[in-house]
Amino acid sequence: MFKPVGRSRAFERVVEQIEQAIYSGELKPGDHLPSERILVEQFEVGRSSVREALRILESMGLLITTPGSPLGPKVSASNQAGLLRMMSGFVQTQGISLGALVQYRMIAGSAANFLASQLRTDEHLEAMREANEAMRATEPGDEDRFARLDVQFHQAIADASGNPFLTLVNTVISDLIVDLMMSAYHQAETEQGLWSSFVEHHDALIEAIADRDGARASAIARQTLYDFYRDLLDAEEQRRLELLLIHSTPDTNA
Amino acid sequence: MFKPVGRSRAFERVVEQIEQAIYSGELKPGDHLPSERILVEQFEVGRSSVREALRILESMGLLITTPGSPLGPKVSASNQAGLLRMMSGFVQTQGISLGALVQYRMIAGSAANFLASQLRTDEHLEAMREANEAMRATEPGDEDRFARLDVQFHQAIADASGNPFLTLVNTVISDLIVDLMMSAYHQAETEQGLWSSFVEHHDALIEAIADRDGARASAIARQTLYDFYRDLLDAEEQRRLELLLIHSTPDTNA
DNA sequence: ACCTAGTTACTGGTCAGACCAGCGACTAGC
DNA sequence: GCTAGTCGCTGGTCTGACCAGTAACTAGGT
Repeated sequence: MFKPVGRSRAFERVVEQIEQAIYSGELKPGDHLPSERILVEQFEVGRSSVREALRILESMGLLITTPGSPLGPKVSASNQAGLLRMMSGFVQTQGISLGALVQYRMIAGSAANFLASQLRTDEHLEAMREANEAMRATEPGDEDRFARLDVQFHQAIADASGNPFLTLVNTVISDLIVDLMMSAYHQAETEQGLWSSFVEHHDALIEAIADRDGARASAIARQTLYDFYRDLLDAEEQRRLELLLIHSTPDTNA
Repeated sequence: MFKPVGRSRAFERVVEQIEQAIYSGELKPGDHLPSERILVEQFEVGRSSVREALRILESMGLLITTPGSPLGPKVSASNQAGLLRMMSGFVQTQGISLGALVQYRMIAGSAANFLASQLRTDEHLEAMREANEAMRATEPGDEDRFARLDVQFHQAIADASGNPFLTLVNTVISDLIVDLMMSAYHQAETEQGLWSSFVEHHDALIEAIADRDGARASAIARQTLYDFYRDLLDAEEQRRLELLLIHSTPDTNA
């Protein structure tokens, strides 16, 4: 009949109000909150409560605090970093394997490619081509630039897919994978042959998307990921990825 | 050459150490941290720093603090709640639509069903049947029980899929969707006809999984979700979902 | 008039100390 | 042996203080 009312702590009520102000759009990214001491007056709580609230919001990626600045805490544009951090924690505590993550990325990536192939405009296509050409022209050794352009390329596809949530998850997952195998990835990245293979895969993908060939576009995502990671996985995990290679490619079944 | 060293704050170093202890398994779920005052001595920082650190870890779902208890903060078993909260924030700030979420769920759900159909054991199958039969036997009005069993059913499928990450994301997404349309969902849940339609869909799904018919299992997920949500979406969003209905169902193409 | 250098009033980060309410174990009284 | 009160802890909160920065303002020199 009655629900338990559960003691609420002062800082929780502060978090709630600020959170609400951000989610409702009352506070937009780039805006600044008043300084801690002023918030103390407005909320009528002690400074420690305000600070604990700000720490929580900061750890969620909603705020950025810069010591010394007279502007106060800034509302962040994106809380992706916080999300990544929590996901990363989850992956570690739950002992989620690289294989599971790669498998997941095959699923989400192929869906993104499929949707992109169906919903793309010429502008999207142009953005993909542009990023890929820039990658091709990147001089050896400039890993930073290459990686940045790669992100840009995948961002273009994500945009074309029309599903921002898919974009988000794909970004987070690929970061997670990098986290999980930092060293191996770094070694690979410096290899020259890999760069051109990246660019070539992108070429094929762009072509499939240009042709609005959804089956081919999604198959490329799965196959590329499989080829790239298979050597890092044991036989059982490989088998699980292979299940997805056959799956959902109508025309290869013909 | 040199990387910027970036000022670190006391509470951040505290968070880092405790986080590490948890991720490394040194602290297992259910364990208790020393009390705040003792942590103050061990870390050699002020109590506010320790408290801010604990607040962050708590908001990440890694700790649970219970006032008054002489045991100290408890290490939590699962931080799913924190994850859900952050995702929920993301969905709201980015203005992600219901259509995008449903589309995503169609993707992830169909993949889960497909994998489950390929990797299931008889035990998995039995767990699904058991949950579904219990749902069928639930007396009208007991929404709580029905909802709980539904979760259990989907959990069984998730287990069979063999991908814990897929499980996690599916859970979070379905919670997100519920969040986003609390009222509409609640109305629907009370309707009697819907209950039996749930059970029937599950019947069909179990059958497909039992037959190891991946295409049918994944198609059921997409079709069910589409049927359930289509009326809540506008024409453009519906069209985007329909793209997925055709996609990746080899045998319906025959 | 302009530019530079120092001052100043803020910011967040940290600490110490105090008080409260609540939980749990121990203890004195029935 | 059981109950009821006490006591020592817990986390939650507030206050007041100090520090190291930042940035704007101001006084000096040109």
